[in-house]
Amino acid sequence: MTKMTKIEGAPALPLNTIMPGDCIEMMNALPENSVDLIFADPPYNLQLRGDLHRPDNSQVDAVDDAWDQFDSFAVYDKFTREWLAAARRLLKPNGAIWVIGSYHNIFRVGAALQDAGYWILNDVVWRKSNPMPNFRGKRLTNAHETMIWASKSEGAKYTFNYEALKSLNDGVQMRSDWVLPICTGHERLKDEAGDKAHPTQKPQSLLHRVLVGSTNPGDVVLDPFFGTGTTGAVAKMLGRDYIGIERDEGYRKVAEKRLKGIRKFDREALQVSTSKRAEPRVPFGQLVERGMLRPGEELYSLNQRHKAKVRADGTLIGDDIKGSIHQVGAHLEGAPSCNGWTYWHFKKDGKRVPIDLLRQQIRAEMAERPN
Amino acid sequence: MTKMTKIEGAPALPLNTIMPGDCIEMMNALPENSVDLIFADPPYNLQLRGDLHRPDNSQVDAVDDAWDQFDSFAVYDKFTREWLAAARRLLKPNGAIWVIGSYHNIFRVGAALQDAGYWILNDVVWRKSNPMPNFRGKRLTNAHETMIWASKSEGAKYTFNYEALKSLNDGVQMRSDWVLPICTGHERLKDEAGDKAHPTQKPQSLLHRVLVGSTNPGDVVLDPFFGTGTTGAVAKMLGRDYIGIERDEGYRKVAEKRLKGIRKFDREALQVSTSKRAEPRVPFGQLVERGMLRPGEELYSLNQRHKAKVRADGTLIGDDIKGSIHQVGAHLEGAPSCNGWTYWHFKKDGKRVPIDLLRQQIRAEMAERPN
DNA sequence: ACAACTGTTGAATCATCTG
DNA sequence: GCAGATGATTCAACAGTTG
Repeated sequence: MTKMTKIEGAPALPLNTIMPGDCIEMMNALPENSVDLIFADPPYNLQLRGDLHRPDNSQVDAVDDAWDQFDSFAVYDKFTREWLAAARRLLKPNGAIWVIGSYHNIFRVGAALQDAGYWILNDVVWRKSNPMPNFRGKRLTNAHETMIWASKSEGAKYTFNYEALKSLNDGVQMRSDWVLPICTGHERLKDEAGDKAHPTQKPQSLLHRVLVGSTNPGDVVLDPFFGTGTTGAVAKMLGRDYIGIERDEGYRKVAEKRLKGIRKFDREALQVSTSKRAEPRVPFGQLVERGMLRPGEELYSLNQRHKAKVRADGTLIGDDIKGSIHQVGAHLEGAPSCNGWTYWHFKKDGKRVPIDLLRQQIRAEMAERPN
Repeated sequence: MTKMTKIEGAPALPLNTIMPGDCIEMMNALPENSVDLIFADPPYNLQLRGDLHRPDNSQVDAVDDAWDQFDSFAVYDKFTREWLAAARRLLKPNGAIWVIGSYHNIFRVGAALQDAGYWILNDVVWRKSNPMPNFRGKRLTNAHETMIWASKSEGAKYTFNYEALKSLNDGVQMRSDWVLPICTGHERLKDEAGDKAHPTQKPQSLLHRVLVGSTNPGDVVLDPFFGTGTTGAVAKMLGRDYIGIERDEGYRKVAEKRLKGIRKFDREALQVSTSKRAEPRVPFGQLVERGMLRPGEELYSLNQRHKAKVRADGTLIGDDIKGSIHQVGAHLEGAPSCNGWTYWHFKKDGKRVPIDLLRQQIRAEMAERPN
């Protein structure tokens, strides 16, 4: 599978191999204007402080590897600007780059991209269907990561397979937010001890969408932070050539073994997780946020024996009880449970109408403009 | 509704008004450490040179595109750093800021926030349920905007109403991606000609979630790019005080008219679910003093594997350990910590009941007869 | 075979009060 | 300011076992 391409007077490109070593040095050793796409998953510079425990007292396995440690923003910025410059030199004039990150680093990466002359095409949000919760209740669940897609320069003719992505998305235009699960289960590579081989392995579904959307078969895809080789694996499946750069020998070994087992157009492997569309859940709070019900407005029970007031956070308050629409309904009826959506009614033009009508309105809107 | 608060020796705060003029000058005229929350929707695009202060840069005569672009980023960065510095000066030590933007500006804003000493708490994706499609099929549908939520500095005790947001989301903790429709229909303000009064009016639902989640009633909320006043409108409804700054007279007029028509929700509706952390502390010893538990009585662990005896001083004694309910629980489980209130159970009518029930009884009494 | 249940885990900047 | 004590807090997916 390894092959070399010859560009006039330039050193050859080590296709479908993993280069050992520092990504900046390695990139600078490759010929300029030779790569179609770069996918980069650089260190996030997480800056974690102490240990974190789940409510059941188990400890969260932190990303505390040495490769993610930087002394300051200035050091991180310098590193970022250097690898981005080396990457840009490598790109063909119509080439493009994807970089993934979190709020810890993505703003610095994005600004550095712009400063380096890249032209941002989209930022894409990977919305994780199964993120790790916020165990201490101190912030919002960090449920997404951000990818930046940029061409080498303004006005470049980048590759964009509009129809292919539209097909992947059930016939409607692909949006800038992608809902995909994190990498778990059998896809997650393990070491000999049975522990995860890499702390931040990305799901193949993510790379599948990136490569289908922004490369063509035969294109050269480079990943300067190759890790355990998800980019290479998906590139190989899709009939693209890859070049990996990875300085950690352990990761390289896992990746090499993985890539040997990958076959082009393996139909089973190409199955991307398409989430089945269940009836979307609509939190009651959304009716309040959207102004369909006002805080302070009164709701009436099905049997008209009880009433309760809506609060700003989407809970109800009755005579001696406060809680969700379901909890308050159940309490007032002395029942073990209650479907608040059909139990509670609001006044509309003098008539009592179940609040479920409002939920149906929201769902109808969602169905009109799916995704 | 307009009121002024007096802070010792400092100029007063013009609450619930819209200040005309440049936001940096106006912010610098207000007293430092006086504002609880800032919500900012700064100009997104970089073609605002007329509006922005050009830096004194003599060498920038070249009509080179890359240079020109860099110059334009530099101008935007300078503007960003200036207003962020003015905003940070205004914030109380435990205050926080929200900034919204798109890929055109948000990376520069985010990096500037970090450089200025703000501490990012979350980036939040506003996922638009009804975005404008990409008509030319050249990129992904730009279907989201990004908000950054940051405290004034690392370690600050920012406001976060975890339980209220959880309620808004039907009892599941709120994530960093919010699905909300864009501002259309009756909510969208029109001018005399019937055209939209402001090009980027934000939906009230977005501000509702921001303000419920990160402010308390009576807090001061400042919006330095007030526009047609969505921040003020939602703040007023929710019983928060607002200060708007807007340089455009047309927008100010629309906002002033809008704000007159807004009414505050009643007090009951404004109460939101609170966490246990907000409840008064009850020492375990009080249960013994009050006779709810007798010295010598046996308590049983959650998993029924352990038991311990209550002592007269409100400590427990187990087989080989004595100490507080938490210490003994943690020791017996080999855990780093333990919440004794939910861990330990006592026998009541033959059933095992958590001792937290007794604490709840005491708290209920305290709420009835507060002193 | 299948349902029910248990246990584990994931790029995380995850306390606060008292003495 | 610091040390020590108190005590608040989780969602979805998957694997493996039990019934």
